[in-house]
Amino acid sequence: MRSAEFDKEYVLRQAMTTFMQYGYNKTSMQMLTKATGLHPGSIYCAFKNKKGLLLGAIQQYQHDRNRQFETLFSQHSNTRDALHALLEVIVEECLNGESGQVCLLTKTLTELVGQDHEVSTVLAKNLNSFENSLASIINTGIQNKEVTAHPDAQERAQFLAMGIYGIRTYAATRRDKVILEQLSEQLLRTVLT
Amino acid sequence: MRSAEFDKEYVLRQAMTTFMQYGYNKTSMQMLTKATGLHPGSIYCAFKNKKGLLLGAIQQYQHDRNRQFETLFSQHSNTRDALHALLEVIVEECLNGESGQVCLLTKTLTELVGQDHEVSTVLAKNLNSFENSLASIINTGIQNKEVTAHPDAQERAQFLAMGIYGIRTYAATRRDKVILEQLSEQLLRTVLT
DNA sequence: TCCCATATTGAACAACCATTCAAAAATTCA
DNA sequence: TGAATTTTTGAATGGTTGTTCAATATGGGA
Repeated sequence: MRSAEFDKEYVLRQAMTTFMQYGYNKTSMQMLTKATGLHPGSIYCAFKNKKGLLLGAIQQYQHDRNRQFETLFSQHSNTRDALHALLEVIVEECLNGESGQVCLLTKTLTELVGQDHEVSTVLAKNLNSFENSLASIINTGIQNKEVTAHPDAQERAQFLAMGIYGIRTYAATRRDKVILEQLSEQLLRTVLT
Repeated sequence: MRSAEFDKEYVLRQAMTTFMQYGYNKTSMQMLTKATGLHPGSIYCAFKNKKGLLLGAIQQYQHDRNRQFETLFSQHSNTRDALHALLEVIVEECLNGESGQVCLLTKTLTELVGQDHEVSTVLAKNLNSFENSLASIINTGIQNKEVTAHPDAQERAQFLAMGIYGIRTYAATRRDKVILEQLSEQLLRTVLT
């Protein structure tokens, strides 16, 4: 036997940012070999094909996101502060992230929905799981009497998720700090009312 | 001299739906010749290149949209009903439109932002003009005392635009009539409060 | 009616695409 | 140490890409 030499997390994160910047279809294998440092054969050996590498990158992205949220939420006791911090991070990403280099999930879903059913399904699942995380945070807020139980946590989480997707697209039309912060504050107000 | 034989609006609308369904990068010139019925040379003669055809399709899309909004708003006297009708159309599109065949502007912007500056700028301008139309409708609502003047029409329009972008992305993750209608109703409530 | 300018045609182009493959290198276990 | 197994290497593959071009057709102005 022989195990792979390369650092899988590094490779996936490099592929991740490349896919985010150029989108799936415009990212060529040549670009991926350059970004990852792997030769074509190695990529095909480890991930089967380009789509397999994308699926790996999505998994890594979700993993990194989950860890980010965990640490972020553990730093705030009440729901409002936690969600405020989350939105701050997202707005910050939209403002300072490389142009076009936003959320891999929403970007790739928008590109591939109705074109690749397998990838679309995976992305939808990941985004639903993100929404469930939001619902869980909101639910603790309900239990702590921070928020009323109607509308319930799930419904509030759906609106919050929608708002986050909207902020990302809005940022693509106008990279304006004042507006994005205004939007995120109004969104938070709506979700917690 | 000699004028073009083909129906320009027909050609642009055919290109439009093809770009919407497959995205810019995955739409090949071969697909475009098939969809429009034009030969490669004719396309390059009339639109310069693939990107020129996209720009033409975007212009046509915006034109069609504007007409749709005009007729839609002329049918409703108060702002609430007009915006409700608009959101109904959008949700309907998300539910019954061909998979992935959503708004050409947001879809193409998400794909090309940070990849093609010219196209991105055109798309951002068109979406800002859409937002201004929303602000104009809301402003008549303010003048009719339907809505308060604070927050102002522009700010409300920004939130509404963000919400519409968000609904479209959300629909890509879950095509659920009940949820989408719930989201759009809550969005409208927030914008008009 | 003739001529000029432009549109149409469709084959041909080089460049690039994702993928394959056989040879060489490296690791593990006996 | 040696054999078995897997990864790495990087050139080569066939197919597709956006675009060009010379030949042909067509319409408007004189």
